Amino acid sequence: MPDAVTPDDLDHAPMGVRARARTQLLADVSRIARKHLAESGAPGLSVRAIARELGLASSALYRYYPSRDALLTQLIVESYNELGDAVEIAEAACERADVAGRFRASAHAVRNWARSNPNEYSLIYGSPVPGYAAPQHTVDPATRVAAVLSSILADIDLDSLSLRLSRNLPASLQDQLDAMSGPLGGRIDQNVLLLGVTQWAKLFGMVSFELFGTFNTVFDDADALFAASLDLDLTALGVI
Amino acid sequence: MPDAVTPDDLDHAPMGVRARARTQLLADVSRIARKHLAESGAPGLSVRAIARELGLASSALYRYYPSRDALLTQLIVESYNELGDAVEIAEAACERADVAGRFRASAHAVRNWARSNPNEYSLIYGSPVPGYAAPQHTVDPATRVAAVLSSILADIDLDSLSLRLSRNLPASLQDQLDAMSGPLGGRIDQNVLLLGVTQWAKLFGMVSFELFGTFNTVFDDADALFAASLDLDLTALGVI
DNA sequence: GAACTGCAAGAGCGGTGCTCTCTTTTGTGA
DNA sequence: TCACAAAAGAGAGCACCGCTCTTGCAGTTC
Repeated sequence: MPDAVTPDDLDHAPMGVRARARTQLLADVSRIARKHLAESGAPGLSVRAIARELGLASSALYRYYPSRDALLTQLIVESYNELGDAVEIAEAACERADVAGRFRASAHAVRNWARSNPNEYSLIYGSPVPGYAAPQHTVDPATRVAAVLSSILADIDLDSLSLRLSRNLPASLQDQLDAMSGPLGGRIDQNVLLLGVTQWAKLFGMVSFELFGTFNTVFDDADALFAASLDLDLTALGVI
Repeated sequence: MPDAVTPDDLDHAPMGVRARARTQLLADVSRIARKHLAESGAPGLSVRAIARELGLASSALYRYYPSRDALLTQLIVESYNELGDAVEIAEAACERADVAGRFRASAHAVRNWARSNPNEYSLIYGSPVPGYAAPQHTVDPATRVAAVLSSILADIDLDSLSLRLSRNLPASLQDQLDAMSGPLGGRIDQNVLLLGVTQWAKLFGMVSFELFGTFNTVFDDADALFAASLDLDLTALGVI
């Protein structure tokens, strides 16, 4: 069964037998690890089981990955990137002027990806593994969804908001919002960004409640609830 | 070191030596398990480690708990109940007429409990354990927070809402909302309940983002953000 | 061709959940 | 009072885990 690394990829670079074998094995490990993650979840991911499936001694895998955590890190990065891809593609398919459509498409992309990849979603948005500290290079992939949402918020005027705080924001919060808005595609009004951040948390709260079972027996089919939640968000933003 | 089960408790019932010892040991196991959970998280909870701390053979503990999962179940129930207690107490301390205050108190109780007991929070609101199915008797404790929030929503009039959907809700969603509203302290208007449910998910989304690290480096101090989020909720509900 | 490096295997360490058997302790009914 | 049953603890053992270390072989490079 062919997979991620095609013969084509392997032929291109002028690699020796050894380098080619290494590339192939890394790809195989990654593929099998993803399969196990999808089937058994992160706690069930076992270096020994992967080695077994590859017909290798478990110790051999430590030539490729320094630890199980390193394997987990790779899966985390891949998951963030898959979700990021899904959201970016869904949002990019919308008319630029259709702010509500872009928002809906992004949110549904998150939910759909999470429902299709529950264990991957759990890995990146569920309980943190107690001893595990996410390496620096997981940060960028992790921000992709927030970046898409921010780019949508950037197209919303303060005037359109139908939900806004009457009082001024505390200075500390203003600073945090400004620091956040800078890097993420241009300045965004603080009130818009505040509303957007809380809606961002709400989006993942809704998905987590649905996936982790909190909605069980109450909202067994969360489609309508999710859609209504988005409508509320868009109403608050004043774009529908 | 005395603990959960006091001598008083043990003296009351007319129990033989054996029954008293059993009660005491169950209490000890529970206490040590909670300690390990708080220190190492759910994945670090080990039957053998508990037995070691008690000076028992690990096999002996299986006279008291059929499996590690059963131990975990007890911790889950206790965690739900602790959180339920915290929220109920905080809410009960407010003036009945002060709907906004009751909402804020409940939400802050959730967040404060979660920050004080991150591993317990992760256990009940984080990734579900792949093979684990929550027994029936975990359901009631799990609904206590939602029950408190519902009791607050029940005191809010449809007229006061400043955020409402323009279109009618789909029939399927109306049915689900009605089914939910019935058992939870009296009928609640569907629009109020819908808004409340999404705010419920948002509350836990905010707390999870803060605790699980998604807000890291962006909102290192989430106090102001959380307060502002609640203000937005209360504004939408029209109670401030 | 020699030297060096990368790689695989196997044994082993300490840990896990859980089961089974054996022995001791305790409670109880005749 | 004493025998018997129930309960409890200990220990060995099974299959698994992450990870390390040593040994030997196979490519790579000079």
